[in-house]
Amino acid sequence: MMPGKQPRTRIQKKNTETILEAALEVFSQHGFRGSTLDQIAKAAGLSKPNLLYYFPSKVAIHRALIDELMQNWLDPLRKIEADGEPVEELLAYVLRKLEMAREFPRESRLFANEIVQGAPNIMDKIEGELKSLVDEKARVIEGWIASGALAPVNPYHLIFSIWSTTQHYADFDAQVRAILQPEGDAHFEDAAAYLDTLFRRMLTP
Amino acid sequence: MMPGKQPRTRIQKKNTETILEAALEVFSQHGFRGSTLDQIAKAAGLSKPNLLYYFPSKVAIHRALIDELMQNWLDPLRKIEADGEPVEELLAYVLRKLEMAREFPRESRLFANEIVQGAPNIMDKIEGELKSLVDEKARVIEGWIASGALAPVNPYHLIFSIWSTTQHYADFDAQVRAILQPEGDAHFEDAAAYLDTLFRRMLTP
DNA sequence: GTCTATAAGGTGATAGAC
DNA sequence: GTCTATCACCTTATAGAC
Repeated sequence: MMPGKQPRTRIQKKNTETILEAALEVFSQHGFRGSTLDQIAKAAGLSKPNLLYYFPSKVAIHRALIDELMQNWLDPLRKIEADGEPVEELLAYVLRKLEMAREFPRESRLFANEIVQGAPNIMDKIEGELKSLVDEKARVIEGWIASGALAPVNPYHLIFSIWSTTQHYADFDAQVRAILQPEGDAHFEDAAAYLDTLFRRMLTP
Repeated sequence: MMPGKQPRTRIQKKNTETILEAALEVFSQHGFRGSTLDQIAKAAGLSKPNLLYYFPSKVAIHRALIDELMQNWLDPLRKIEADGEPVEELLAYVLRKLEMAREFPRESRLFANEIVQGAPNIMDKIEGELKSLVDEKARVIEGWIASGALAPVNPYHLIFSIWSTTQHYADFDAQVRAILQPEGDAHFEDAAAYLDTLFRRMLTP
């Protein structure tokens, strides 16, 4: 009777997922304001009122998507282990982020759309969860530097540069492809090699 | 009688500029679809019909803004001199781009909004002007590498990484400030130092 | 659970007075 | 050149039949 929170039947679960998949496609391409329920309904193969049977409002669909995204978005950063080999831990993080940009470009653009516009819906999560995690990992990095296993570097700007260089291949995909012209996804291999070199030279003591 | 192309009087020129300034503020924050003429009119201190006296339509305002932006956007890249000292030329380019992110964050976000959404209005300029310029500078960089003055590096991905790391401080400003908390613009100094080190280590043979 | 019909409000653009 | 008034359309959301 009132789905949206916890779908009961198989059909409800399936439709909820179909809607979120369609909404991801639309929101990531046009932003929140630029997307309409008509577009999402059409992409989901449902009628507009039926859409609103599963979610109470447009903003509820967007919120569900953002919540789901924030769950997974920080995983690669969480995986950095304080007792690993510093340079390799960070290079593995770079590769994981690049892999996410290739596998989940729509999620990356959904996030980018949100931040570029001032993060109106996720500022609490950024100031809370995200900042805490970054602070924690920054201390790990500082520890590595103190031990001499890592070249001295501002940990926050290091993390920013890892985010920006990797997410660039998802968020600015249209520009990247226009400049590299014919190649399909082949440039991801080159990007991986380039970023490995870039950060290896930066981080090796 | 028909401004928008070439304003004749001083008042027309001033109003046109006021409108573009207001439109930059609004479009860069909300994207094209998310912005309304009401918002722009209010920000410009004009009535909506008066706005449409100076520009024939909403899209015309946006186009004027984008055209103006593309004029200046490529300047820092153009300034790279083939007969300069390679590493210093490129590091100066990094600094110029970072300076632009600090001075013109709204322009950067206007551009980012456009690209993230697939560059619907500027794909021709990206495939034309921008690509040509990047190809040209890529050849310059390859020449430097061949001469041994620069470490071997993929010139295209080098340029992408310079764009992404510098523009990040404008486009993802909300996130950067949330994570670095109290500091105002102070982090730009740290960013400049960090990026100088990052690219110096990458590029020095 | 899903549809048609429609309400209610916003939005781009125009007409016409001043 | 600038305003008030207004049109035509689009968009979110709801009501009610089936």
